[in-house]
Amino acid sequence: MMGDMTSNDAARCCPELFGPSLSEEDASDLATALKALADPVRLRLVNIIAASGEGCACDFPSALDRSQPTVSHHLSILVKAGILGREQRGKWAWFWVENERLESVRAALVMS
Amino acid sequence: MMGDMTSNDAARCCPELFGPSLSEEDASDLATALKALADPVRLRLVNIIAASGEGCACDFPSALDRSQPTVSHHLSILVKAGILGREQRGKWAWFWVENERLESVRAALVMS
DNA sequence: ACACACTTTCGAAACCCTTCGATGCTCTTG
DNA sequence: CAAGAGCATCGAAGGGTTTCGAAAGTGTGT
Repeated sequence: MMGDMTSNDAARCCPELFGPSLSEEDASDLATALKALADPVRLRLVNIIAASGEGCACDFPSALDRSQPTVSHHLSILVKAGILGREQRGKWAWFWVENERLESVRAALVMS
Repeated sequence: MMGDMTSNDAARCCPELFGPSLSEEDASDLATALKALADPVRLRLVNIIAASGEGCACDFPSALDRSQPTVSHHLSILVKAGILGREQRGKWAWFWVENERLESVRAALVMS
């Protein structure tokens, strides 16, 4: 089976290998948050909501040109990821940006 | 079919709607960059490379516990997204983090 | 030039994601 | 309390992603 290429040969190309600071688990957590943001519709949702401070779900389908179930799906992903907060005000559902969470994602992106 | 919910009723829940500042196109661009980062394997790749300044492809399969073709695939996604730079040094391929690009992604995340 | 080592590309399987219509739930209003 | 508006969930279609083994470049050294 071709003798694995990553073995500890005497002739390694690199002197040694850095101490990894991002565990597989931490990487998964950060990836989840980034994945929630890595969609055009969800980015515009966050942007629209951030621009007004708050946003009512009733306005998003027309603003994003997506069906109501689709918007609801994206909103739930952002809420589950902790990026948006949600509150039911009578008949309507209101959303806001959880700035702390967004800030922590930005901070995690500084690795150098 | 339930009469569309997003129509311009007299009884809107929101006074008016904010001027959107993130176009559909800009959102797509940013989403592409975020999507490149939104994967645990790719995040760890970037982290490992950032920690040493540079990294040789030969060391990643064992460090990430992924097959060599899989690592190559992820590397190419990061390079195409502009997040990693690549140079062939003789037999080996070396990679580094394009800090400017990473910084621009971070900056784009500030919307509030 | 030939053999070898490193890396990418190809082909395929399993899985996840976006999107919508239809349906169900919850809260307000008459 | 009944009717209706706002929103979430379900089920399904279509497309994309992650992953690997196998095979095809690409560069080094003998």
